[in-house]
Amino acid sequence: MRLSKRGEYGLRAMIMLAGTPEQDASLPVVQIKEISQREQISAKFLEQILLTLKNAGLLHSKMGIGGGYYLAKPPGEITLGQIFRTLDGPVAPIKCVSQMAYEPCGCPDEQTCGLRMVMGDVRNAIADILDNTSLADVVKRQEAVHKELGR
Amino acid sequence: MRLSKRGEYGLRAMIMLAGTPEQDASLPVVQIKEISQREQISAKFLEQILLTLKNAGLLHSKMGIGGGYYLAKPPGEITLGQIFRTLDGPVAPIKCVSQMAYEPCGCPDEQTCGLRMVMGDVRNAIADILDNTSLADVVKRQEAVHKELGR
DNA sequence: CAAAAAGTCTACTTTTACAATAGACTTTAT
DNA sequence: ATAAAGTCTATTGTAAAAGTAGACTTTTTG
Repeated sequence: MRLSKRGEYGLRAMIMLAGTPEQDASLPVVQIKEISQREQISAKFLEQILLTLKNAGLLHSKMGIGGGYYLAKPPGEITLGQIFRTLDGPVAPIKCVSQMAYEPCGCPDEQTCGLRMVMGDVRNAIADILDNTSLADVVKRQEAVHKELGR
Repeated sequence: MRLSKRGEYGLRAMIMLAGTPEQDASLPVVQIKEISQREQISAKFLEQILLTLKNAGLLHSKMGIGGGYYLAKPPGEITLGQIFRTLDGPVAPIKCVSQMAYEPCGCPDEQTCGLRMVMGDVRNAIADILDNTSLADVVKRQEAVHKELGR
């Protein structure tokens, strides 16, 4: 039940972008290199990840000098579920309960398969969290902890 | 976020054992071969899985003619969480929120890491389901569906 | 006691998915 | 024109998962 490194790095990068304040009233454009340094991620690997996210429409980018990445939408409109699915695929622990990519698993009778019922619950519980948490929610929560710690 | 085949097969086998009625007032001892046929699982692979479950104290076995496997405890006292962890390891999607096998992940500051907070929630949601669902619960639910379908 | 029917144990092989690296290419600002 | 950024695709390395093999032990029963 593991989040892949791609997923981990991508989510961290997106959260970082969401938490980066706008510079002098313009978009907060951040370079791969900076993200990779701040988050301790191989720049080359991160490159791929951000590209995937861009092609999925979650990031925009600007080429050339002064370029970099920025969120395609306000942080409140990007959910962790979107990011996760883009990088790691379906949330479901087993294909036969996947909304995105259903496939029968090998059980004798799907309709009465107890494992399937439970894994359906698990899928829903995970999707509930991921699809109802936006980048803005995450940043808010981080800021709350910062305040609590008096920083 | 995938359940492995080991996990899937092991859980299915345990559910099957829990749902097998006792024969003439004695324990329902079932052979590997029968489980593998009923559940469509390679007998050799299943062998390993059941052995692991046995060594974890969740199954007992009887060697020789008329032998086989049976649950080490009543179905109400075995949770899916125990089975899952035995076969697939920690429930947590990321090591830094694991109760079983904590390890720092690479984020700059764990205490204020937004991803960690959310993944902690995910871990808890999954563990909540798996640790509070016993084999007896699963069997009950299967029977309810059977009744619903009029079989 | 011998043979057959079960589980036990460990090692090996194959396959697949993940993680990471490399390098040539495109776009944009100055 | 050049340098600084992102783009794209191919390749490699590695580890975990899935599956296979085979020799061994225990138990029953004829």
